[in-house]
Amino acid sequence: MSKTSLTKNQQIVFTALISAKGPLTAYKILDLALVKREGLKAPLTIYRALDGLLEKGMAHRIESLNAFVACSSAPHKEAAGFMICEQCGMTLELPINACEEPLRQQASSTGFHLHKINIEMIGLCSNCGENI
Amino acid sequence: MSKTSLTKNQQIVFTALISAKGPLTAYKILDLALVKREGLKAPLTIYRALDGLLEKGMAHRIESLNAFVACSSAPHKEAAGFMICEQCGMTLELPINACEEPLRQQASSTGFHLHKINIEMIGLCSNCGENI
DNA sequence: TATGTAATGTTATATCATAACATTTATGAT
DNA sequence: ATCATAAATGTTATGATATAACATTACATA
Ligand SMILES: [Zn+2]
Ligand SMILES: [Zn+2]
Ligand SMILES: [Zn+2]
Ligand SMILES: [Zn+2]
Repeated sequence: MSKTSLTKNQQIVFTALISAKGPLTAYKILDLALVKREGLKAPLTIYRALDGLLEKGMAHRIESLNAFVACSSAPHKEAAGFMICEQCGMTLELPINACEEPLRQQASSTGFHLHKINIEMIGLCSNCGENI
Repeated sequence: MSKTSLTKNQQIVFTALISAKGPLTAYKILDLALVKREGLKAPLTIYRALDGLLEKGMAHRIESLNAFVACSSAPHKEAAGFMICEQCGMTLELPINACEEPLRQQASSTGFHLHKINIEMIGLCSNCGENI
């Protein structure tokens, strides 16, 4: 099976993610009518589909929210960063080129063998920030 | 109460953190003899102490591990990054000066009102990396 | 068809975090 | 010292996130 061919459950969960306004937890996904309708009813089913999507680079996990988003430019191998609005949940995936190289430098200079970089920027989006 | 004066429970939990080899979850802290001995026995007690330590800048939460570490240079207001060994748990806090400014730029250029930056680098420390 | 592998289903349980409310302790004004 | 107040802590219950263990089904291919 190719890197971007999704299994049935992966397709269902991926559709849920791209339809969402922001990151979804596994249990939120499980609660969606769209997902229930397809017969998915156990958390593990969702987590397995999510794991597959993460492996294929089709989704990302937002660690600070214990939630998941569809990748906005899948599949990519460069590290991505996320701006997350703590009020409305709006989440934007961004390339972090300017940031990635210094971090890789810091890692390699200490002999650290880097696998993955998580960058999460928490704050208020331009809409929500206007009301403060 | 000054920013760096710790309450009784905060002192106990902070001592646990600085004695640890790597990040500890709240429940790991609760299990430590050092902590049990002091009579702390509910998760909430630990979480409250941790919240106090986070506010005072004496500890950090590692989002990808749901765990906590003592700050290595508290208190500081600049963002910090973490290198986390996925094998032995060794965690190193680093300044991320080279990285912070471009991220702030990206945020402000889109009108995002930035509160907090999480940077976590996952991989193998130099010790663990030798055995691969 | 026979056989092995990947995907999915099912049930139970482990792990992480907070709500609600009671009690105790520290602080500061009188 | 006494009292009023706020901060910290204790206690019990529950909510939210994640995985273990094992059974079954779908699918590829020899
Ligand atoms: Zn992506
Ligand atoms: Zn917003
Ligand atoms: Zn720090
Ligand atoms: Zn290591």
